[in-house]
Amino acid sequence: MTSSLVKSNNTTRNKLIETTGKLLQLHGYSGTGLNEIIKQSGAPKGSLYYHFPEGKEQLAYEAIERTKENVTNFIKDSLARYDDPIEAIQNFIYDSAKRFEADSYFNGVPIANIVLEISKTNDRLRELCRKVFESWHEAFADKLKSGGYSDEESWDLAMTINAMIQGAFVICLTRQDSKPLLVMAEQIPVMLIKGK
Amino acid sequence: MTSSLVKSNNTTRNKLIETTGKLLQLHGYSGTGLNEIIKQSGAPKGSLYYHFPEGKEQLAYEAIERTKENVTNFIKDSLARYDDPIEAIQNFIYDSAKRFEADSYFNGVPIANIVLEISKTNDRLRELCRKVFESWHEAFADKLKSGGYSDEESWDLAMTINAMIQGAFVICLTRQDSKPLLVMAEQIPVMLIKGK
DNA sequence: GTCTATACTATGATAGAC
DNA sequence: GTCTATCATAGTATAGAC
Repeated sequence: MTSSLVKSNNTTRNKLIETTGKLLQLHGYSGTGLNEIIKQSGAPKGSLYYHFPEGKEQLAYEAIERTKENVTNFIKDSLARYDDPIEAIQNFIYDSAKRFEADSYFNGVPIANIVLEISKTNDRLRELCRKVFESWHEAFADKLKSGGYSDEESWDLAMTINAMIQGAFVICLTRQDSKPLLVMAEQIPVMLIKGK
Repeated sequence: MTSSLVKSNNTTRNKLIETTGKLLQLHGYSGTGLNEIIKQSGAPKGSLYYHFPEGKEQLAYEAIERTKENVTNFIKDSLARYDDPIEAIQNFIYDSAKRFEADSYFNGVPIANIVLEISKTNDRLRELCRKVFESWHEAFADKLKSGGYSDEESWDLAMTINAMIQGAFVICLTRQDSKPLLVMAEQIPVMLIKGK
């Protein structure tokens, strides 16, 4: 819908979207105030409703779209580093664990934190979050297919992996360590062995 | 800390805790207002700060404690219905999927919705949520141990199952169907086969 | 594109009567 | 134990000047 990839880098609009994404990930939808977005983005105070006439919901919508692109690309790039799906996915989880420990960007779970809160009250955002999960799911499924798994196997296994990782992130955040992700990584070979 | 099991059934205090638990599950911490809690609980308007002098945080704290008891008991009861851990856990997930489809009580993911939002801003509540996950984890681990899995295997597998189920719930809520849980259930035997 | 000022509503919380 | 009235603050959103 928006041409965010064309020419909007480093603009006020762009900073607002990025800041909103980070704050949503940290504090959820209700917990993220427009005042705080303006403060932390350093954006001019008067420009928010100029760039986002529909207000908070539009801002959140575009922030979620941005997160979708970023995370999907991160997954695809990481998976591309190994031919074997088992190695690739295992390595992706180790990468994620490393990021969780080191990078404050990964403090907070991206989409889950939003969708859990708004799933019953905002269908437009919920539907967008559904597409985000679908996009991640597809990235895992494609990798599995390329490794020789059938379409159906790939769909089921990718769904499982997606759920495992997200659940692990929730528990990591709660415990404040990356152990759950490391445990998941070790389960991957058990799950992905062919010819049960 | 509180003697909620002794004599507080059907009192105003009790209704406030129950309503708060449901609303937290639906709308998160920031999204749940004290006014709405009072309205939906039908509790007398003036009694909130009498029963909960520390306000919203205390109310949330006790609601989380209540959820911990309820869900842990639900898990244990369900797992007790089959001797074999594989059957028991698989059946538990099918039960959860059925509840998800039918019972509005399971609309919303209990603890995850809170902890994702407050993990960086409220250590007291975060720590309590950690104990809740630990309690669920323990229920699964005990079942696995009773089926002959080693302590270490049981710990890892229970962690994985706990994460899978929670991730699946997040995706179920987003998609508004129980398919992800059904997929998880079918993965359980693959994961739990001994002698990899 | 950005500014200030402001409207309106909701929030969590407290005080004092009953 | 519960009531009403009220507080200060923060929330989203709008209008009009520049």
